[in-house]
Amino acid sequence: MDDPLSVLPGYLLRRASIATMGRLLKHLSVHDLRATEASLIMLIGERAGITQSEAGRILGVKRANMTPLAATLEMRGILERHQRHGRSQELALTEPGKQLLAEVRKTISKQEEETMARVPEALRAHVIPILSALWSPDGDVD
Amino acid sequence: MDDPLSVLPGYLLRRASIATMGRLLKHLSVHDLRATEASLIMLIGERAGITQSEAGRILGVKRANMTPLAATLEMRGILERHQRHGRSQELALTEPGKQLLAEVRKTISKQEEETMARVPEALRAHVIPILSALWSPDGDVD
DNA sequence: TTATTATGTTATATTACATAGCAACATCTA
DNA sequence: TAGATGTTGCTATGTAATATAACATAATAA
Repeated sequence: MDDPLSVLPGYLLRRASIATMGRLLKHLSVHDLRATEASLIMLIGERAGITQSEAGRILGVKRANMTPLAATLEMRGILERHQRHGRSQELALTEPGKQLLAEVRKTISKQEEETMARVPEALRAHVIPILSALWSPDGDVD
Repeated sequence: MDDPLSVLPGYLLRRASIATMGRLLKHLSVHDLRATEASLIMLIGERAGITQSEAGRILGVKRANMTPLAATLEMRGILERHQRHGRSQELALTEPGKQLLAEVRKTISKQEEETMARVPEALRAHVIPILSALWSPDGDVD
């Protein structure tokens, strides 16, 4: 059917992202996680004790949307919230949460491999630099 | 704040796409268009007389969602729908629609330039090939 | 003719994301 | 000490893109 718009980098970027996300979601559904949830779990795994709003700032999720996101994962016993400073909620993975993280990490790396495998070998080294360049945040998140 | 997930191509791809789309939407808002609407207008511009569902197939928009999309643009006097075969709706731009398309094309190419400008010159030639490779549709749209 | 297929439509649900307003708490400053 | 200011978290609500299901209509194949 050959898409006449597929010479436009912005259009291609969107289609590539949608396609890749779709594949990722299929993999994550095994753990009953959505992309945002998985990214939060991964982030806490690297930054135990991070604040809820700080996590939102890094992941590009608004404060208002962090509340139900964290609440769901807490209710599922994946993470715990502890008061820290003022109203700040310190986030940490529970033991089951840590086990889940290990599984999620496996799933993600499998997915990342599949993603990179689509790119001709000669171009693979440029994927990260190009995508990083395209994502240069220019506005505030909140 | 330095994001520990930004070594993952899938994650980067998503963030890059969101950032780029955000910039695009700001540009398109001048024409009071959303991304999907702009892409449909561009597509019809290249393929006058294309069928509604065929357009949906190319753009990755489901039949059910093409209906309100095309209806809105028709109501705004941008496109016309004519019966063709069975229930097939042939899509074509009206005169004002064609004028709008010319404006949209300008906006889009300005946007594409800005997007490419973010990428170091040495890597620019690889943008399209990499994004095309990452977007290899593997499932049906409808 | 009957069965199948393609198209368009409606209604409805889900997901991600956004805004606005409020409450709680810390800190700064007069 | 008291008030102003800023940050954080929560609730309610709105919007946009996407998804499914069910149906009507028309063409085509068996």
